[in-house]
Amino acid sequence: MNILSYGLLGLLTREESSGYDLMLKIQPHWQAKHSQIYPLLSKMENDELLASRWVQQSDKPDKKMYAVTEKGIEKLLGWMTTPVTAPVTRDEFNLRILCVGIAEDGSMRRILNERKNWFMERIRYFEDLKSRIPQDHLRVGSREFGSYILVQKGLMNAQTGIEWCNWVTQLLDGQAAIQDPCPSISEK
Amino acid sequence: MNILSYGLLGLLTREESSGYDLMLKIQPHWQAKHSQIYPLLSKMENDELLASRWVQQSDKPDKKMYAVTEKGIEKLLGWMTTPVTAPVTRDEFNLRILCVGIAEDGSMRRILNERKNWFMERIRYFEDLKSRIPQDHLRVGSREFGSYILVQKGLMNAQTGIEWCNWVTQLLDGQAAIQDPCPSISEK
DNA sequence: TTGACCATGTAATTAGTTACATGATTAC
DNA sequence: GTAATCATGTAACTAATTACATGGTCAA
Repeated sequence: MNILSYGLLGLLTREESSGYDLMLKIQPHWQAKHSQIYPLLSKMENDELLASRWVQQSDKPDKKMYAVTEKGIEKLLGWMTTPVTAPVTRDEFNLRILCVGIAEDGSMRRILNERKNWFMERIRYFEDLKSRIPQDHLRVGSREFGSYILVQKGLMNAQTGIEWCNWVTQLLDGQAAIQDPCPSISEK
Repeated sequence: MNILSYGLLGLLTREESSGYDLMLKIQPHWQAKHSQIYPLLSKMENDELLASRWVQQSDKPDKKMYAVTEKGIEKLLGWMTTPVTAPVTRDEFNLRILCVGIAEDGSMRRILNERKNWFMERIRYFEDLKSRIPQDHLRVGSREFGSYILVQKGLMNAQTGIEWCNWVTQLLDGQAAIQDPCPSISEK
């Protein structure tokens, strides 16, 4: 049982879903390909944490719907009381920045712009996710409350990323002093 | 050649370092254990991207110092012109939040507090890193400029994380309306 | 004396990605 | 017709973690 397994288990307590559904639902919060998810679901079914049934569809391919078992819920509740592990971020961008000094002069600006665009794309992505959450689920304690606050987290992080990009650009342009703290820091 | 390899290569263009040194230097920007770094360095030396020599120390164990070769620099420059891949973050916290509804009432506040403390610890960590960068290296184009802006990035992200935790806490306390945008978003 | 730091490595395992494989429907 | 979406799986590989293994110095 790795972390992803618990995430899938958690999503399945909300509603019965296919592996494909789960892949789409977990994407915003944990990147995983279908090739990792399908075997994991099989394994969990084998361990009797999940139960499955095939559902025929007329227009689309048949799908295998999974649901959590009593044993699965117990497992999930057990996980909920364990300490949360620290996040792991791996960003090639950081390593690029670290050795940008050895490349030609424009490369810093190039990757900075690339990253800023990526953050803007992220904002569009999260805004879209947010718009898909039904209004009546935006209450504390409602089923989608978790999704809502996580989307907001994603938006805030992307916003901060853009602010950082702007700050570095200003430094490169000589429009800001190097010791100047970043906007977000100075506000606190 | 994975991303980490290029990061190590990049650090080595700054100065000759041991595997142990590299492990410490890369930590803030890319988490990797010594057990991954040592074999990678061996492999890169085998590919003639690096050269090594043993240095005896009286008080501490002997160390193997690595330096980039001409071939290594070429490899690094080639990498610098390739498109930067998107960052990957895996955070158990997100999956917890997603299924916090099925646990007892206090669990949301518990993990929220846990995470806020982690962010505060992060700020101390990055402030410490920042204080170790010599003042005369805080210029655009200086050797440590990349480290400096990355540390600032880490500080900004942690700050945003704390703001998000506070926002969610207010929601739980009923002190903020659910549709209220987060502080950082509203400013833009 | 116990734990942290220095220093290097290998072995075993898990987690995650890429590629292989198939096939229907729908929208441009 | 060509790409995207739906839908499920396996095989091969790479990346990363955990565990095994050793051993000296220094500080609380």
